[in-house]
Amino acid sequence: MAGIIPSPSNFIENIINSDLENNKYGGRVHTRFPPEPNGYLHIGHAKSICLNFGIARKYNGLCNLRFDDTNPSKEDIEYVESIIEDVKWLGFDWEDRLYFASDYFEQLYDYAVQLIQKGKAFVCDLSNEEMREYRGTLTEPGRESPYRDRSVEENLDLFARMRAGEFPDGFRVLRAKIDMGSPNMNMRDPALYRILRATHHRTGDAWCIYPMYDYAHPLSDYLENITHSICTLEFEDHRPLYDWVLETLELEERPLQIEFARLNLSQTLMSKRKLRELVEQGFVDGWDDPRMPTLSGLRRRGYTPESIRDFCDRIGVAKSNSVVDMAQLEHAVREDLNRRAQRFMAVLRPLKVVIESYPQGQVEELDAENNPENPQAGWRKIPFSRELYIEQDDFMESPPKKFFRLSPGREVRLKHAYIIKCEEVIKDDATGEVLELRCSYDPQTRSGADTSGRKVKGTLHWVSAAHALPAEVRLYDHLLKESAPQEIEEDEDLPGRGELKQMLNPRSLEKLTGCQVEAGLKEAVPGQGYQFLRQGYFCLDAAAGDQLVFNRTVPLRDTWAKIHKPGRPG
RNA sequence: UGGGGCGUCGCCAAGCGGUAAGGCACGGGUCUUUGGAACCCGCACUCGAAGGUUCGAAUCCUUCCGCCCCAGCCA
Repeated sequence: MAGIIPSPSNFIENIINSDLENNKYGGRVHTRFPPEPNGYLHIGHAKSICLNFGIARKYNGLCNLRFDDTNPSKEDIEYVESIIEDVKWLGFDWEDRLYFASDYFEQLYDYAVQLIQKGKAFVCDLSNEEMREYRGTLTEPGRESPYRDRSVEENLDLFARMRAGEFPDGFRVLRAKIDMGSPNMNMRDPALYRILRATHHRTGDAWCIYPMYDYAHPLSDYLENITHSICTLEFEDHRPLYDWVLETLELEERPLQIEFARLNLSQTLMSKRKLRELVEQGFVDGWDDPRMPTLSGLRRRGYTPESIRDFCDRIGVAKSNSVVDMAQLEHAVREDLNRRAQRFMAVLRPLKVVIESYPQGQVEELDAENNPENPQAGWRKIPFSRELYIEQDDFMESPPKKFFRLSPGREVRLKHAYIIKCEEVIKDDATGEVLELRCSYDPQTRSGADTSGRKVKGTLHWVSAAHALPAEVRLYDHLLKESAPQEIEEDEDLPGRGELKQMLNPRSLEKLTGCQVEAGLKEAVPGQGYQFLRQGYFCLDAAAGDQLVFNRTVPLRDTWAKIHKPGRPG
């Protein structure tokens, strides 16, 4: 038996450990991630990807990427491509094991013939509606199809003619012969093959009959020598059928299906259907809108693969339905980006500051640390001059208690620069709006060369007016309002247009256009995370072309905002 | 009211008969030229409820309660 048995950390690994101890698969561990190419991958899929590939890695096994492409009417090559890109981006490698269920159509057909020969499958002429009636209900058993006792020869002939295209779509199906009285609806002679004329993205028009998931999946797993076939909870009822297919065909070393609870995240949606609705109704810009929980959306938002993997590790794997707090995901990116993101200064809502005691026309190059968490990141030069911009929020004319920032007569440190004092406030006479601040600076207080020994409570970020670059910054917030009932997530009943709309957070996107950012950001590249000092992590929007547009990945934790909640006095 | 699952801190989640891990969130503190980060402290006498078995139960048994899934020729 190969390898060490790692300490168990979830019920799936417990099962694998026990299989390993019993030498059940000769010490092999082989999993697969089996997406249907009918939509874009989201963070919920990431949980499954990390689980399957993670187990393979941990146990020195293998994990395949297999497309479950048995329904050509819903699937498309576009999705295949995006899924491949996303799994790669997440950091996983299936080597040469990229498979498609459609690769097995011929073998699947042969197995179906065997089932018929064993008297375990039959061609049924019941219509869709009739089949539903015959199926019975949750509390009443079903009735056997009048076609159930056709001879093997007749079934063989009919099935061959189904394949040959002799019958119209939906005219007949191949059914398993199991038990119409089973309390498990899935065992009431389920359909194995249906007639469907749709051009398949891989097999074209070679087939007009397509296998059902319940039939194709166990056999695909078997053909790939999968040992542990991990899927979500709703398939628990299907396991007896999964086993029936393999047992009835007398296949040995059968894979074991294990079910876990899919991921739900607070303040967002996870169903492909609802996400599609958001895209199609124009509530978001597309599948990769940075507010979407899709992997492409998270990528554009600035989430790193490392942070998503870490998140998936932290949330664990179990069988109880649960809703993970979005704060958990946000924590994971912050932790990753804090270590790696280069710091820059960027003023989102500029307020002009003139340092009156600073010489006209003088420009000083100051030293700024690129990342205090990583000395290797080095230092850079930033220009300081007489006219600067600071954040509007960093000045208050009548400050509340514990406001450590600038206000008339008060002093603050400008990060990497000097301590300044607010001498005068220039306002618009008509509106009272603060237009500009007149300040003085203390030359003795230059960062790294402070001989004044003075201490101030606040440190502000700033940017030199003449040197800064204009930019657009997009601030994102949760897709759904705090109050949104996440529970109705998977409800198949289409909520009225208004209902979905009501759940949306109207402030999920705020575009700031007059921002002034540090000149070094001109070199920003897509896919790289940056910290804008005191504000959060941002990344260049790759879709914005030549414009300098930054997406906020996640804000920094903000204790001031917490104690100064709106609606609370000072 | 048939079948299959699940119920451990506000949110995740370990625990597998020997006396409740960890993370997030939250609260307090230290430090700080990011109100960031880091660090320290606090945060379930109790495991859906009630009985029972046992020297001993979140873990075993019984009953009850709550929630999720299943009646596609979707996956």
